[in-house]
Amino acid sequence: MARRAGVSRATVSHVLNGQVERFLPETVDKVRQAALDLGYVPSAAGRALAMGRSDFVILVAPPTTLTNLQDIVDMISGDLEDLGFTVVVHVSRTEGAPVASTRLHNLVEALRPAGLVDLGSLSEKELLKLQRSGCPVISPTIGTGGPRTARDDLNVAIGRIQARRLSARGYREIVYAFEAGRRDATWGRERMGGVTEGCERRGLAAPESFEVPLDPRGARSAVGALLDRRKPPVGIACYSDEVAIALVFAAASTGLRVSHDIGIIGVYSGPVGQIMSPRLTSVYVDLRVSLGGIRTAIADTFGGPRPPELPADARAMSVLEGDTA
Amino acid sequence: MARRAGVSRATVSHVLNGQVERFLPETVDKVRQAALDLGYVPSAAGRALAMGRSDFVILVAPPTTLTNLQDIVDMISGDLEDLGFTVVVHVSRTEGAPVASTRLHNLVEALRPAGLVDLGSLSEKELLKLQRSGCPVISPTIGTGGPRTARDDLNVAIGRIQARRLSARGYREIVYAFEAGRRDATWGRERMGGVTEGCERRGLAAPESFEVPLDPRGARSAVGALLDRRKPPVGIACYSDEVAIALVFAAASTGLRVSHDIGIIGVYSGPVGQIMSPRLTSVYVDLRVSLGGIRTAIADTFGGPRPPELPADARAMSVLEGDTA
DNA sequence: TTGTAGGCGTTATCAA
DNA sequence: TTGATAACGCCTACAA
Repeated sequence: MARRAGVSRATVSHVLNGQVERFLPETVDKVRQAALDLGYVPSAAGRALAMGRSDFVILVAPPTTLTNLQDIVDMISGDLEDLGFTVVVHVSRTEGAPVASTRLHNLVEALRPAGLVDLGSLSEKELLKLQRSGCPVISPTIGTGGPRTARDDLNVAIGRIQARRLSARGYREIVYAFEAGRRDATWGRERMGGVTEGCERRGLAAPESFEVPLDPRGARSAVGALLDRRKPPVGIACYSDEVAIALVFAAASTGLRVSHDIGIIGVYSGPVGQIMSPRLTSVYVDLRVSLGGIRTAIADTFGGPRPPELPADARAMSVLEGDTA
Repeated sequence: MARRAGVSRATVSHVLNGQVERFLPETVDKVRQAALDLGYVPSAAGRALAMGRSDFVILVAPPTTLTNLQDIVDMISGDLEDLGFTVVVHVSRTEGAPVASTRLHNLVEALRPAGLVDLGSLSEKELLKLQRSGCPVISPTIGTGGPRTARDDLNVAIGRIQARRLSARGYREIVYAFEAGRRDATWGRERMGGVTEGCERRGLAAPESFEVPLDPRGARSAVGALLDRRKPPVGIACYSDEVAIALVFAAASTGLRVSHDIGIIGVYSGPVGQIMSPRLTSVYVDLRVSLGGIRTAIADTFGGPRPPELPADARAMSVLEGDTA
């Protein structure tokens, strides 16, 4: 485009960027008309090149099954798009590997994004490295101003709540259940760490951990093996609702009385645990609240309006009181 | 970067773009080493500007709960990255809205991607519009060469299989269950269409449809309402495993004998249906097979190696034989 | 086998 | 109030 309007390229640039006041209305019209005629869309590439930075924001999705990735993306890209950014999602390939994801680094180098939003799956080291590439990084870790501590880590808190619930329901022996073969699953360590912390605080032994295959037979033998070493009642904090559900039915089919002999608590990951019978006891994480920090950080970083205040009593997470613990 | 290797920028460009043969191995090494040292990644902006097209490929994720989005992205971006492309994911915001997503169009305009891979959530009209933006579009619809027909639509096939199974198990009355409030959920119409087709083929009445809330009370009253109009046995094809599970427990708690009075079949969306008791009957979709078409299309479009041949007997989908239908 | 030069669309700077 | 002009980083003829 450009000289089609009979003006210089610079003028076009100015007009299209809202510097409308400083020009003759006539000129402005000419430019706008020409742009319309030509179906002209400013090139992101050109802009990025000139500015050294693009209008893209990378949203890094954790390599774990996030049933509500949709909602998360919606919420965040809503905020960001209002500010004129375009959100692209990067889903990490490697799970649990502490090693840096080359893919992500390439993406950052290539795209020179205006920013990067991490949902919590990146290590501090990674984040720093990314930051050194020159793009603002927003993450639960950094958003709170300091290094991640047990206090503000959502996943540690999940574990703590599990421990608290189990203990409150009278289980003195607490163990932790991973999904089979995925001890290194995203946030697994943190969650179990939270359980350990919760146990210590109450003078209980640190939880032993074991693995639960997501099939009936495997789950049954996991339960069997567990009860060879422990005797009921025992409380099980689970990595996920899936693991918890596997245990519930495995225990029942073994003749154990769920909630009496064995207490089971999951981490909410969809409605299934709440519609089955027995209803699963689980930890529910409220998206709006738990994403609040990130949204605020976005506002702080990019200068948009702050997200709506949450009611003071809004808790990031709560226990869904079911029949299993 | 550039002269760090003691060569000119052009040389760098050439080497990094694979024009390896024309240079001294020594030079090539020098360049590569320097690139590695510097952690140099060519700027997408510069490249896009010069070429008029970037190296990004947009993967459009459907606005539906895809538990295995990870795996899908892995598989596809694996193919694509081997060819030197970078995959970014776009998750659609609007569900069921036939209206074009302006977000996606912006993204395409801004990124000028090398291509766009649709997983099946875009309408033909959309796809054409996108194509007109000048970027190759790969989608189940287009990949097969023609407009989408009942024959090759995965979701219609899912419905057909549900109908077949229910009919084979002796249910003469078949109904379709949507998730409450989400009749327009992605692929809902197609799946129910498949059921309808399957019914017609067998001389059964077209399925009535109803909605099932994903909570125990709501599901119970949905079942109640259904049985006010129909009398057992009735077979229910469900939009998802979640819906199916809600129905299973609702029916059981109403005193109905699942599989005897009421047959229920879902669509696999995670292991939960298979670890609970009763084990859910469901339609399993094999990622490798069902993504085969797209991967082949990718190879055709971008010239990479074709994906590994699948065993001849590989079926895109199969019935997981559970206890509920 | 290598380097030079021009251009891609935008923005910033500075001159008219 | 406007309009040249020079980057930005990369690619591709073409020249050396």
